Amino acid sequence: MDTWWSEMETSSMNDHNFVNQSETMTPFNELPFNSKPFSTFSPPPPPSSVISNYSYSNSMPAKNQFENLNTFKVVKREVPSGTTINFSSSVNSMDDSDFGDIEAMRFGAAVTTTTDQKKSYNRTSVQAQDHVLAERKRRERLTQRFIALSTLIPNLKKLDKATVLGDAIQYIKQLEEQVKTLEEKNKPEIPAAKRPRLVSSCDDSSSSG
Amino acid sequence: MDTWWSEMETSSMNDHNFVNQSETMTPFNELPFNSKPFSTFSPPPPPSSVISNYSYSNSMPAKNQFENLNTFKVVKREVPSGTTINFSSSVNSMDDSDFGDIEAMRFGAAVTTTTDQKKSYNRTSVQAQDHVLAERKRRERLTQRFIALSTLIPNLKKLDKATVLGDAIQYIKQLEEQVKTLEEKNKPEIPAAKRPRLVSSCDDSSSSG
DNA sequence: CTGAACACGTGATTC
DNA sequence: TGAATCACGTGTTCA
Repeated sequence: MDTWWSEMETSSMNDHNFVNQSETMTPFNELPFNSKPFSTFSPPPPPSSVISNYSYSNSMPAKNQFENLNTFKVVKREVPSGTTINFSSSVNSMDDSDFGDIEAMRFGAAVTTTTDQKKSYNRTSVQAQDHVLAERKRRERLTQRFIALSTLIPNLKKLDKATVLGDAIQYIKQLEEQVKTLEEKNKPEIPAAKRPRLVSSCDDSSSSG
Repeated sequence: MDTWWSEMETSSMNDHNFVNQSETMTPFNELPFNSKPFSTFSPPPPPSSVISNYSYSNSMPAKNQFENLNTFKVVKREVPSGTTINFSSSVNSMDDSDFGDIEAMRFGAAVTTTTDQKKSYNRTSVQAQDHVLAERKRRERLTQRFIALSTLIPNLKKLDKATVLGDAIQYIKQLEEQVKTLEEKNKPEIPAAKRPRLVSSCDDSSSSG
């Protein structure tokens, strides 16, 4: 039982089959995720049927608590009814004129933020959408690791990412010290010159009176 | 020597004094951060002297490797020479008309993304800037924790955040197993219910020998 | 209302 | 080249 996410790693971006890999993890019901932030556990977000072809498995049953704290923001404005914009975007940075850009992008046009001379690279529609998708997947993987890490830490108070990280650091240090102490206690026969030296908390001070 | 970031935690958002707290950490020269991503270590970014009053300690000496992989993006377009916009923004979502909004925001006006009916809350300039600042600080704290965590993990190959997280998980599991094995080997007589709990550093176990 | 935290889309960079 | 990663600013929610 090692690297529980290996199956996710091995399966590349074929499908969204990484959704049901949470079975190998500890059930989230026993997670201590109910204190502060990312624990909202709102019902699966109806992704705004206006556009909503998010390429995101439309019936995703809220994989974990992290999933929808701030559910993904789909453009909610009045599209010309049949536009079927295949492109997600944040609510801002979208003007009515931008839709022209996006529609142009869908045909392979390059996007240059409506102007020129400020950027030195272009990106087509498919590339942009793939970029969004890849980034979303990366974000998700990261969040998953955060959850898995938080399950290992005892006495976890807050569920911040920073706290999870910090407590993991402390826990690792504590475990290392514990291992060191136990190993020293386990082998008292080695004459302290072969010892790998590290910390000398309580190993000697009782030799040869 | 515990929780090396405590001094950062205690010092609230008074100043940007959290910059020079990296002394308490292990020197980054010995960090294994030189393989893939966030290790660029580009020279301290000249933040585009056009605007550049980023409220960010203008002479920041590149605190760590994470700091400037993608150095913060300041608006680089031709401002009307004397605008001194006190507001950072991503390169996109900024049109020439948006500058009017920002200038209005500096006087306490509300920003509604140039239009209406799509957002239900407003935000003044100070609030927006404070939001940006707070988020940046949070991001920085998180990155710092990532660095600190990565220093604890042995044989760390990639320096991804996901890899750091995943290897931390594996390492914690390994350490826990190690502790368990050592404890069993050490004292097979105590039925594991008398064990006090976590670390039992070295207080006794040598008396009446 | 304010501060803290999260997810999101996006530009940039690296290999 | 294309895929992966990162930091950034932003919208949003909650205590």
